[in-house]
Formats: sequence, C-alpha cells, structure tokens
Amino acid sequence: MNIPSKYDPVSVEDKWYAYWVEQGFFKSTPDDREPYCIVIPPPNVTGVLHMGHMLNNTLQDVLVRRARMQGRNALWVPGTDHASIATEARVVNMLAEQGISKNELTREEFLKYAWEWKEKHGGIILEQLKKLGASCDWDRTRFTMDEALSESVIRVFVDLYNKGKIYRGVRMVNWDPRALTAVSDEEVIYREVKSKLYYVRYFLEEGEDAVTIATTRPETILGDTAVCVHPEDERYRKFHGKTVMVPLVNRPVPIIVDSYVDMEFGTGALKITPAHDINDYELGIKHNLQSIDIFNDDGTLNDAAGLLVGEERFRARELIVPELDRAGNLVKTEDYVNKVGYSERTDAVIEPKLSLQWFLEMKELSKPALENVLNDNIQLQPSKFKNTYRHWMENVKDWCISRQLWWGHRIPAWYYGEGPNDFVVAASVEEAVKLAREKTGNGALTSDVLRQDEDVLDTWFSSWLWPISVFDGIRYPDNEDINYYYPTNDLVTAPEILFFWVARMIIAGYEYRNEKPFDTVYLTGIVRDHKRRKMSKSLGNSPDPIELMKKYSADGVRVGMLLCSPAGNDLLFDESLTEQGRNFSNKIWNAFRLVKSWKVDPDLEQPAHSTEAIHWFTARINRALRKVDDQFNKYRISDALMIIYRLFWDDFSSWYLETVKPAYEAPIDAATYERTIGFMDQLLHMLHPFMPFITEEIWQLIKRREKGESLMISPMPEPEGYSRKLIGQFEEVKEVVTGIRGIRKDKNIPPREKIKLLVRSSANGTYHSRLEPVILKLANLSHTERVSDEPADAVSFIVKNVEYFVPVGDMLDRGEELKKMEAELEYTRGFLTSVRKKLDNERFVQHAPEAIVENERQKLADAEGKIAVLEAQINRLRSR
RNA sequence: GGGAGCUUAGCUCAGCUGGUUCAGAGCACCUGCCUUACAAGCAGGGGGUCACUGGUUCGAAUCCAGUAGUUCCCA
Repeated sequence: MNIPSKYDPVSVEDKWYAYWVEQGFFKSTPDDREPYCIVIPPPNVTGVLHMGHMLNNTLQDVLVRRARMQGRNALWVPGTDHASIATEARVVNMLAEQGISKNELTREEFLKYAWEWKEKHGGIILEQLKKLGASCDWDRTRFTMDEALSESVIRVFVDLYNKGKIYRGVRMVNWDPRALTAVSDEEVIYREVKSKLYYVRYFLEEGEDAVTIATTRPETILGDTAVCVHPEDERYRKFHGKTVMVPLVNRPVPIIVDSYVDMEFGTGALKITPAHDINDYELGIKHNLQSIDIFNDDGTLNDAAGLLVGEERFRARELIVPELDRAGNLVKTEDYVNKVGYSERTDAVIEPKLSLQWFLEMKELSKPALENVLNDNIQLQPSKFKNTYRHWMENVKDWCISRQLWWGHRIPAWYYGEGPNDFVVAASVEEAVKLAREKTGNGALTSDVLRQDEDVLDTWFSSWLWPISVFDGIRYPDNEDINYYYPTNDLVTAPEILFFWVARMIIAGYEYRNEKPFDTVYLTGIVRDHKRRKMSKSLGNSPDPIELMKKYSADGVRVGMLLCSPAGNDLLFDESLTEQGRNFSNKIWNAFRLVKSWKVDPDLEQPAHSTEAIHWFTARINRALRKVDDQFNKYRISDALMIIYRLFWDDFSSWYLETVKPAYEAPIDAATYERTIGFMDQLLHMLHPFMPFITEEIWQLIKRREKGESLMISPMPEPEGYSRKLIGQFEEVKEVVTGIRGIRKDKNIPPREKIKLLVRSSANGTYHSRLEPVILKLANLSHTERVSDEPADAVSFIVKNVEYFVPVGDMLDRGEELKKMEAELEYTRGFLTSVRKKLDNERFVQHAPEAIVENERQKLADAEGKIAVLEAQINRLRSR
C-alpha cells in the first residue's frame, strides 16, 4: 500500500461523511438503551456559517460522538428557526431590488415570496455543518415554521391566554421607526455616541424663579408632564410642590420629588416625559402623571406635540433649540457622550414608545425555572453564570411577544369590534366564531366579521418550545419520542442568549412537561480575533469557515477551535490554532505510516525494551482515559483534548514508538506489533470525537474492515487500573535519557555514536534496572556499568537519588562542572533550609496533618542525601 | 448608576476543599539537527515577586478586606 507522506483530507472527508450518512449511523430511534440527546440551537434560516457556529457545533459533535461511542442511543436534532425580523428584512430588500415595495403586496403575496426565499436559501447553513462533520440525524431536521411546530406555538399561545398569562396592554416598548415594529430589549444594541446636553430653564408658574434641567432630547420637551428633583437636594427644596411651565408650549406641570433622580447628574433636576422614556414612564405611573405621546410611528412629530408637527425627530431636535433660545429658555449647551439604542436589524435609533402589544406574564411562570437552576437540577457550565441567571430571573419583566411583521406565527386573536376587549383567542377561525358567539351572545355572528390580529409572535416564542416541539411533544405529549428523549442532556449555546432563549426554554419545559428541558447548559465563549475584537462581518475580521476547512481540513479546524475554548471564556481565534490542528493531523498520519511500514517477523523474540515500553504505555493510556473522563464530566472539553494531544504526541510518538521502533528496514516481533496496533486503535477511539475524519480513515486502513463497520460506532475503551509506580519509574527513565541527550548536545557527541553510562546507586537507591533496556535504546548506549566510586573525566547528573556519569574523556570542563554542581548545591541547601524551618516550627508539626509532616521529613532526608553526594563530587573535582 | 467576573511566562489559559520540588500546559521564543514516520518535524533550552496593599494562618497563587486596571450583564 502506498501511503502518501502528507495527509490529504479533501477526498477523505467527503468519502467518510457520505459513508456515515449512507449507513445511517447518525439516525436514532427510541430503544432500550440509555438515550443521549442534544437539540441544536437552531441557527437563523438566513444565516451562513460563522466562527461562532463552528465552535458551538464542534462542541456538540464532540459530545454526541463520544456518547454514541460509549454505547448510548445518541441523537442530535438539527434545524433552523424562521428569524422573523431578519428574514422579513431580507425579503423586503430582495423585493426592493426587484422594484417591489412591501406595502404594495397583500400579506399572502408577501408570504409567498418569503417562502420561496426560504426554500431557496434556507438550508445553506445546515449543508455547511455537514462539512464540519456534524453527526446530526438529518431525517429529523425541523424548522420553527413547520406545520407541527407552528401548530404547537399557536396552541401554547391559546393555552397561556386561557390561563390568564397572556394579556394585551399598552406598555413602553422599543420601537423601531424604520421597521415599524416593536423589538425586544435583546434586539437593541447600545452604542456610545457624541451628542449634546442641553440646559433648559423652566419658569415657575408664579414668580420669576426657574428650574434648569439638562437633557439630551430637547424635542421631547413638548411631551413633558413634570419636572423631578431629589427629596434631599437642598438646592430645590424651595420648589417642592410648585408648578412650572413647559417651555414653548406653556403647559403647567408639577415639580415632583423622587429619590430616583441623580443629584450629581446635570443640574440635579430632571424633566419627565412619560411617553418617551422608560424611566420617566415608570415615574409617571408612580406619580400619576399625564402621558403625552408626541410621535407618530415613523418617528415624526404628531399633533399632540403642538409645535413642529410633521417634522422628523432629529430634525425637530435641530429646530427646537433656536426656538428655546429665542424664548429665553436655553441656558447652555455642552458636548456629551451617551449611550443610544439602535435596532439590531435596521440600525435605526430606537424610540421608546407606548404601544398596544401582547405580553406574557413572567413572574409566576419563571419560578420553577429559577429554582431548578439555583439548586443545580439544571447545571450551568461554567457555574459563574448562575449569578447572572438569578439576577435576571429575579427581576424578570413581562415579555413583549408581538411583532409588527408578517413572517412568523400570526397571533391567533380575532377581533369582532372596536372595543378594547372585543376579541377572542382561538387556534382556528371556526373555534373563534364559536367563542365570539358565546362572548357576544350573538348566535348569528360569522367569520366574516372576524379580523385576525395583523401581528406575528416573537421568534423566541417558538424557539422556547424547541426541545419539546422537535419531538411534537406539545401536540402529542405522550408520544414515544418525547417520552424517550426528553429531558435532553446537554445544550451548547452562547451566554448572549442565556435569557432570551435558555431561560425561556426552561420556563416552557416546566410549564409544558413539568420537567427541565436539559440537564446541563454548556455556555461557550464568544469567538474574537487576536485583538479581542468580536468577529463580525462589518469588521471583516472573521475568516470564512468553509475556506478555513479547505485549507486546514475539518479536523484541523475542529482541533484549532477546541484548543482555545475553555467553557465560558472568550476565545481568541487565530489561524495559527487551526494550523496547529492541521499539524496534529499530520503527526497522527505519520505515526500511522510508521507503524504500517513495519514488517513482522513471527520468529522474532520481543526485545526487553519493547516489553517494558508496552507495560508503561498501557498504564499511561489508562491514566489518560481516566483523566479524559474526568475532564468530560467537568465539561472541560479543551483540557480533555489536550490530554489526548499530549498522550499521542509526547508519550506515544516521542517515547513509546521511539522505544519499540526497529532499526531501519529491520522487522518487528509479532507481539509488539500487535500491541502497537492495539494502542493505535485505542488512541483513534479517543481522538475520534474531536477528529472524526482522519481517525476513521486510519482506522479503516490499519486493519481489514468489512462494509458497515466504522470507528464512529465502535465502543470507546474504558479505563482500567494502572500502576502509578510504573509511570513514576518511567518518568525517572525519561529524565535519565534527557540527561544523557543533554550531555551529548553539550559535548557535541553525535546521536549515532554509542556511549556508555555509569550508574552509582546506593543500597536504598532507586535505579530501576528492569527499565534499563529502554535507556540503552533511547540514549543509544553501548552498555551501562555499575560503579561505586566516582569515575574520572565524566559528566554527571542526579535523578532522584541515583548518580549517572557519562565519560567524556578530555572534553570534561572541570570549571563548568563545578559551577553546575555548586549551583545545584546552593539550590538544594536553600531548599533544605526551608524544609527545616517548617519542621523546626512546633506549631507546624502540631497543626499540620500527619501525611504532610511525614512528607516534609522525606523531603528533608532526600535533600540531605543529595547534598552529601554533591559535596563529595565537588571535593573530588576540586582535588584533581 | 446597580450587579457579576477577571488580573499567573511574550500570547492564550490550567491550578478543585490553603500543604507532594507548586509555580504548570499549549503556542511563541532561543540553540543544534534535512538522524530513512513526520522540517506541518526531531533533540535540547531559557522565561513568571501568581496586579498592588494589608489581614487571617504554623503555612497563601489559593481564604478575607481594600486599591488599581479590565471585561461582561442589567439600567
């Protein structure tokens, strides 16, 4: 077999992915095994793969592949969400390019375009995930607007409404004047902008006195209904209870007193516009103030403003300033930097606006969701997010679930009149007619008079059901799938959506299944560039994942992502990481090539060094298996990978293979060969969840495999007991070998030149002669000799309590040797002193645990022994 | 403005309930090697007052308080 010296991932990846799909290895149906289930955080149907998805989905694939190999019935459910605002914006833009305006279209016509767009572009991201190796059960792909899922959403809405949890009300919402819709708090992005602070004088109704306020939004003065000061602010004590006149419109408004006001900010006096500021709104309710809405939906001023009617809000700001100046109200203007909210979708400045929306009451619903995270029934990884979660849940606000859009789940409310309560909520028009007849007492009422609400539901109002609705558990709460897979096991997602998705799924889980939706939430970091900037399209600092995979292979990119991704910490992505991943692939490939190149001679005896290396590596691999288990239990995927990385690269390649490797073109004994193949097999298993492609390729090549066999469904090795002592002894061997190599390098003794090693070990010394063959092989020694005296002209080093000497003849530099030894002597003496100090301290001996004290005594003895040896050596060198 | 977190090697991070020579890993760096698996590599090596100040303790990177810097969440 001709195996190329460089691994070529391109053909390999497509080949094995196709094979896995064709063999149905990703599929899962309920059976009597223990299930392991992940539901994908559904990416936007408008989305294309970015680095955040890469990280997130790599992690999910690692978890699900590992669980599958551990014998669990593993299912990863893929899908997308409909992304109401993003998709609608996308479709509106596309239509605009064709010269079609949305308001020329009927709802039905628009939706037809939207569905066409979805069919054409909606699956891109899922196709891209296949390149990454994602082992999703594609037959179970779901979309939040699939019939079953849509019906579930509507049912839930009706149910919550009937439970009195959903209400319709006027509230302050984040209004996007360009998209003409309310957006949720989470869809508002705050940015610092340079603006101005205007100081404006409000004259008292009676007398000449005035109160000066500072505002960034002078145009809203027209909607002012109070001025507020702090109760303890001496400057304004005399104004309590007085009335001031709103500038320009001369409306008398009260001066109210509230400790909400920040005395340090501006002048310490605050103008109150309940209709256009959320804090003012709350103060308005508290103090029973009038609320005057001066804006139209598109952000222009309306009749209620009284002035500048029809002007756009920012134009109005420019216009009102000179007016205020002319009227003698403007005191001064200052430059000021403040944070302004922008719509995530349209980038329009968000206008706080009172509007009639649908809300879900959260207080009661969220109780079990809070409780079960705090008591770790649901675990957040890392747990630091518990604090944040609690903070949010304890202050949870009602959820505005309506959006003024067409793309999405249309609100199932049906109006039959103009009154505020002239509506019914029902899953179908037939049901609505029935309810409306009951409610009105008009038995002749027909569907003709019913008008369905024009708005749709927030996208999260469908994705909060995701872990249930992908199994159709809302419509059929007792079906086989939901009973088997729910609650799911791990959810992997970004902390950014902890509240508006994760928390809400937990809420829905308890409400509709009376059970958590998942055991553990693994929160990933945010992918940033090496300058800590978030990766974004507009900055152009995000590599294209598909290109990256072409360049470094899917396995390489997976490893690169994982190497830098401790849970919950941001990861600073750099291409050098994927390069490291690719290099690792190549390392694995070459180890495979080496093993594969060996010719077995069945008559050959197993050399002692191989026997010992096999014992050692068996212990080593079992220790690694145990450590990996431990890291996975703690969701430290990055560390788990690093353990395997080092196991393969250092222990297996640099130590084990170098020990058992036969001389060039010499054959290997059968026993060693078999064990080596066995180790390779175990290592491939351990690596597979991280690097599925290269491991499958090698696994298929290393032995003859039958059709239908695959590493991905082959059981993961389980850790067995191992000898810690053996590992420790081998560590000493490594030190000896390294010591000899160091001397070779120092003295320019070529690696190929055989040298001898002299060993001096006292009776209680720990020279492990059983492992000597390993030293002979790795250090390329002719032989070793036990000595009792110090040999002349030799460079020495000490490992544990054994002295080693490499004779170097006249190459010995006495001065240098002395210096080295004296330095070591000095260090050891210092060490001894610190140990003595501890042991001389009676309180230490009394208070510290016996094991610790005993250990200090051992350290003392070791150090004393070492000092004696060093002193003797130094004297010897000096006397020559 | 309220809350949470972080600060350990040039970079990114481990370091659990204080105690094994506890100051670590990976990458980067330096030196020598194209040694017939691998230069995408091999061998060897240097590098940190654990942000600062104080406290608790026989003992602190680890616990407590304060200070500085920094990030995130909420408003």
